[in-house]
Amino acid sequence: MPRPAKHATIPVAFANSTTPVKKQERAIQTHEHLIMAARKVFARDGFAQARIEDIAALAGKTRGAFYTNFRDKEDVFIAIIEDDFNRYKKDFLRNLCRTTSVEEKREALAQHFYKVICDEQRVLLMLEFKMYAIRHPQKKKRLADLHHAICARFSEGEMSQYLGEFKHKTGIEKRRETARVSAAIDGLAINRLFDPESFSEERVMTLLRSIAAELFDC
Amino acid sequence: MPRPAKHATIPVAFANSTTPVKKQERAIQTHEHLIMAARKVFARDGFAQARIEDIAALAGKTRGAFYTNFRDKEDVFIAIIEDDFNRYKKDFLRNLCRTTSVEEKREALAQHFYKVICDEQRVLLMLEFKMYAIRHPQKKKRLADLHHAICARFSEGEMSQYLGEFKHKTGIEKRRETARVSAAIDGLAINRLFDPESFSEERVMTLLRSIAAELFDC
Amino acid sequence: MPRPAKHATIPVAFANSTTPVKKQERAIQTHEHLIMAARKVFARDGFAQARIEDIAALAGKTRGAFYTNFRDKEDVFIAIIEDDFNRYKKDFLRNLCRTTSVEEKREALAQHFYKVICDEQRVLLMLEFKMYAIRHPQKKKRLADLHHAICARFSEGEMSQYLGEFKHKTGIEKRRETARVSAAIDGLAINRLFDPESFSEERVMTLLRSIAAELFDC
Amino acid sequence: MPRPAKHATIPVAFANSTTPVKKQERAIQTHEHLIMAARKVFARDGFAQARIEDIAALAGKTRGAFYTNFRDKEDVFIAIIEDDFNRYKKDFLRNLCRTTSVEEKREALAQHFYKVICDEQRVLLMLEFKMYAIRHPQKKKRLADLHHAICARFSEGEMSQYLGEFKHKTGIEKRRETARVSAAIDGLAINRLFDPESFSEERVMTLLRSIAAELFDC
DNA sequence: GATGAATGAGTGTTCATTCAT
DNA sequence: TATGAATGAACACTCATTCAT
Repeated sequence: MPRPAKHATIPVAFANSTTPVKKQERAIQTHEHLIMAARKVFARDGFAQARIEDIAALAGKTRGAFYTNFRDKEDVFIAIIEDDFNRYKKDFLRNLCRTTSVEEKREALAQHFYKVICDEQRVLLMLEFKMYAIRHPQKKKRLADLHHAICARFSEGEMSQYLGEFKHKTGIEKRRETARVSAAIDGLAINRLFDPESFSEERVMTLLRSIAAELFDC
Repeated sequence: MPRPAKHATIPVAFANSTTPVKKQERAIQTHEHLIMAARKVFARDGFAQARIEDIAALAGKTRGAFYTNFRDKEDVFIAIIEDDFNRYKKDFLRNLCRTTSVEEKREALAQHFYKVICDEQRVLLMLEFKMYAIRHPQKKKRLADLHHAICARFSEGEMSQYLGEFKHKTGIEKRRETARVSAAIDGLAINRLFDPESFSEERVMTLLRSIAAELFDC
Repeated sequence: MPRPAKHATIPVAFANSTTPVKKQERAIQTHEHLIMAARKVFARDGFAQARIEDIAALAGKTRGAFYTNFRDKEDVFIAIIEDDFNRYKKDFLRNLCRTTSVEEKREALAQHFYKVICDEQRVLLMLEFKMYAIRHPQKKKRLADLHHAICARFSEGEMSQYLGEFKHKTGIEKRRETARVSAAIDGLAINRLFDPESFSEERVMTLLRSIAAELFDC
Repeated sequence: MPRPAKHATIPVAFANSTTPVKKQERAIQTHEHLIMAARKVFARDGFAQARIEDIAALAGKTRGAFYTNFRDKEDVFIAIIEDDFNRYKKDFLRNLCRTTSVEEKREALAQHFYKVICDEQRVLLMLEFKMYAIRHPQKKKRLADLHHAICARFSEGEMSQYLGEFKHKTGIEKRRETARVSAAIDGLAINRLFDPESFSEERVMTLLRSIAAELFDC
């Protein structure tokens, strides 16, 4: 016995809103706290094992607050990945925008990758997301869009601008390289968690530099 | 997955059995069918989402048969990964044992990796396992042992024998290289499923050859 | 995150069944107890307010037993109405089959209706069902079939045989009369519960006799 | 429906109101819109399934407005039935007050009943109410009063005045006849919704005329 | 008076696991 | 060894109701 369905909405202040600001602010905070809590819980337990109650409790709220902010479990999950991806883009741009020479860019990129790899939550969430996407093909437009955005991040959009000679490649080449980098990063990230002893910081940086290098060379 | 627990047993024929051979055979078959079914279901749904009933049904049995053969969900899961790892070793040895030159070895290794990457079930199961191991550190000896065996597969044991010059490296170097190869393979495998268009057979083989090459060069 | 769906099955003994009889018997008993409990609870609380837990508890079982026997709440509900309708038919046939004269038939019919009206559970369940059917048009074949069977009970099927001169009417006339009788019975039944003081046994019987009479006169 | 509880209040203008008339008007409008919406939703979904949110939304308001106007779900529900009953009385009086002969009265009454039966919302609400009253005996004075008023509508109060010879009957006879008419009307109303094909306008009018006739004959 | 974020109890349903047969 | 009825804990999600603004 189901029911229609509302849409999860991020509370936004409107100029002509009759509701005072205080309330809005608290609502936004709640939303953020829930997202943060969800990140932690999803990373820790995996999507399927994560409990809404744990998420709510970690945010200092009740289950009801969760459902005021999100349609369902999948809704937050995707919201988190979208969030992460946006953060990824910002980080990337911040790290790369001031570089000029190829050497600088390569080093900045390697550093960027290193930070990505060392963010255990981000790593686990991204893998969880990829497994999820693989197992739920074209489930929904939102999922598909995010899927595409991740695959195309270096071929389309702003990030491409900062990759130096890379930008002269054809679209198909860029996408291929993006995928290769993804593969290298994901593999490193998960195996570093699986077998930490085999991945010293130095070794990881070496590998990342060579991965970054290939983005400019060919 | 709480509750006391018996021990998972592989059906064995008893002397006083009325129809010894038949019974044993059927029991072994049931066991195998269940393992095969479990592989499929775990790969398809993930560990947490997999239902015992689906596994049993896919094997043409009922839940009861499952619990006759395995202690619990985790038990089959690890059994499957152990199985897969054994199969991996066999495949590896079969593929490498007849090679002599470094070139041959490199090519054989690349081919071996290619087969590994293309076995979608194996890929998903191995990732599932690594995520599981990361999330359940030292949960049990059996898990830890398997964890170690996988990390050390090229440094200890038979496989090391067939890797040519690689075998002259120090233990720590071998383990590092093993981890690097794992990372490369895992990353390729999952991203190939996530974004198939970006990984043509040719491209994957190229990448695998260079991965294999590094095992011998340095 | 839903799931396929099993079908509620009434346990049936098969000749070649390997399962001993004892178990089957208990299963059938459980099923019956659940149905009986569900009747009581649905009649008492209404479909929407009825709790699966109450039904299970009243049958001396747990919720799990309920879901072993029925797909969901609606499943039992319809099963009960089907049951009731079958019982109605049996009662009707038992009450009418030995009558010969029109007077006998009329009296037997009035007595039959009286019993129907006085079965408070049956009354509340039938009203609940009609409201449900009205609110969920063509929801499912099973519901529609039952709906039709109830509307056509005197026009098609065995019952028509025992209604004397009534059987010479055209199909459309029979259906109309069936509907008129339903209306009279339902109205009497619910208002007798709503305002018991206004419906003495005598008065109800008088009304029922005149309702029954009209089935033969025109 | 637990919790302490305030009293449902019909919005009234206060002397010190800044924009007295407007505010009062809007408040009254809101109240009416909510009642109308509630009628629709209760009729559509039934009392138990009706959602406050749906009611509020249908009235173009939010849940808060609902609770400003009504104590709880049951409060609106009874308010609606009271409303309906008052409307019923008005309709009845309007339809009957100008009649003089018994024939006129009979025809007017049949017409009145016909309108009642054809108001699907009214029909479903009244049945819902009767089921509710049956299931919650003496729950509260308000419910009991309404219950009684409905049962006694032709025996006590204004309506009795217009029923010609009927008014000479004893109180107990009047109440009995009222109940009989209720039964006939309710039964017709619900079964017409359940099996519309069997109740043409003509047929329904014929039945209603004979029901009305009996109110005067005996 | 109205908003809507938040509460928290409630409940349908699922599913790993047990156990009598 | 295998069955499948039954258990019972777990959980996602709903919704009446409250309350600060």
